[in-house]
Amino acid sequence: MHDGYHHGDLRAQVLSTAAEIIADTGADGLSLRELARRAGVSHAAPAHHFGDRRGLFTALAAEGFQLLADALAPSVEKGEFDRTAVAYVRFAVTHAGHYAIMFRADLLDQTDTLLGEARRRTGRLLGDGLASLDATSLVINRADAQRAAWALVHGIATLAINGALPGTKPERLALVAAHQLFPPAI
Amino acid sequence: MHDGYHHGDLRAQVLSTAAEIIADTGADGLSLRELARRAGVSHAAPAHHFGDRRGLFTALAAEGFQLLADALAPSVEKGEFDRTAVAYVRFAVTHAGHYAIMFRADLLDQTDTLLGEARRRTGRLLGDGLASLDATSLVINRADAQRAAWALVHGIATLAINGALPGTKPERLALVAAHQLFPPAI
DNA sequence: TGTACATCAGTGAACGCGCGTTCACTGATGTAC
DNA sequence: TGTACATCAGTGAACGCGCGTTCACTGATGTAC
Repeated sequence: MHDGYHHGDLRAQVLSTAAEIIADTGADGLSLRELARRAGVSHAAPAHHFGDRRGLFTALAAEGFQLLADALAPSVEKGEFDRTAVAYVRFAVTHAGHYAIMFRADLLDQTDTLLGEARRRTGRLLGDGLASLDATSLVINRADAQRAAWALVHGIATLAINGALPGTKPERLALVAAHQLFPPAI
Repeated sequence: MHDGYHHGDLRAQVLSTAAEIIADTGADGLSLRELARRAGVSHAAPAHHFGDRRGLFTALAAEGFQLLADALAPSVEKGEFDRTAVAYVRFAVTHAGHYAIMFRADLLDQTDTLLGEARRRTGRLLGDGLASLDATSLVINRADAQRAAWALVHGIATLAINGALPGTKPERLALVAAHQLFPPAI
């Protein structure tokens, strides 16, 4: 594959390097030239795979939604909300680069079909996970409960990524916070 | 004050314009030249007040922490956690520009005394607000409950700012979510 | 009341830099015949 | 088995742009005497 001229798997490497850079310096700190430099390739090479900056972000976000859906699926199928919360936070923390751009509408090509499909798959799983909640634990209506649940895991993830929760394992916090928000029926 | 040469209150105007731009385009989208352009002043003028980019962000963050503390104080004094949650989210949503940089350690001068003081004042208020929670409503330990509460309001605020909660008033969601997380004693 | 002078707040030209994108090109591979 | 040729994936030079910062300057104000 790798012959000194052709890279072999530049597309995959560019994606993973981009995720690293974004996790380190934020989406706005990513430059295509820096990316090419780290991949050991001329600065114009990535354009062959992604077109432009937006195309790169879109491909990365699509990959992110697929990975997130994969991470959520097992616990959602079992109807274990607390473990879904943990899986969500774990994904965000371990894929901070992906997570940072997945909800950045301004950076993504909204017409991309791969992105759309991956996003819908994730949305379906999150909906199913929340639908399995025991109604007796709800003090508020279901729609608000779903929004609150998402805000809680999103908040834990972003605070953890920003280093605002020192000395706390975000996954453990996700577990206990899920229990506080939706106490399991006794 | 304003004589055509001297601006009069450039410092205050630069701060409020910066908050606007950041709310629109994010902290990384802010350029000092754009800022000066909007203030109708030469691009080198702001440097007289803030030194450099970091100095500007630091001043803005200090102002943000003061405003946040002012917003939290009344309900904290009354020990009304749910209203503190509402006040927090209201501040973040209405001061999205400030909020976007207040926890961005990479952009701020950590040695600035004004910033330090304002931040400590806010921290004290948040601590007091959470300390007033009824222990009987807690399924988990107090430290985790505090982190969960912060994550919840932070999550609601950031999702709302990013337009991820269409058709939902973030302040109302903060109120009901606070009730779900910490059910008031009956 | 006048004047010298320090200080503050703004101007505008200049600098060097890294960026995204475009473009003609070249090297390697796969396929048709 | 060979050869022509299309296609894919990379190179490297060039472009124009906006940026942050520096610098010598100038206009307005406040203060000492």
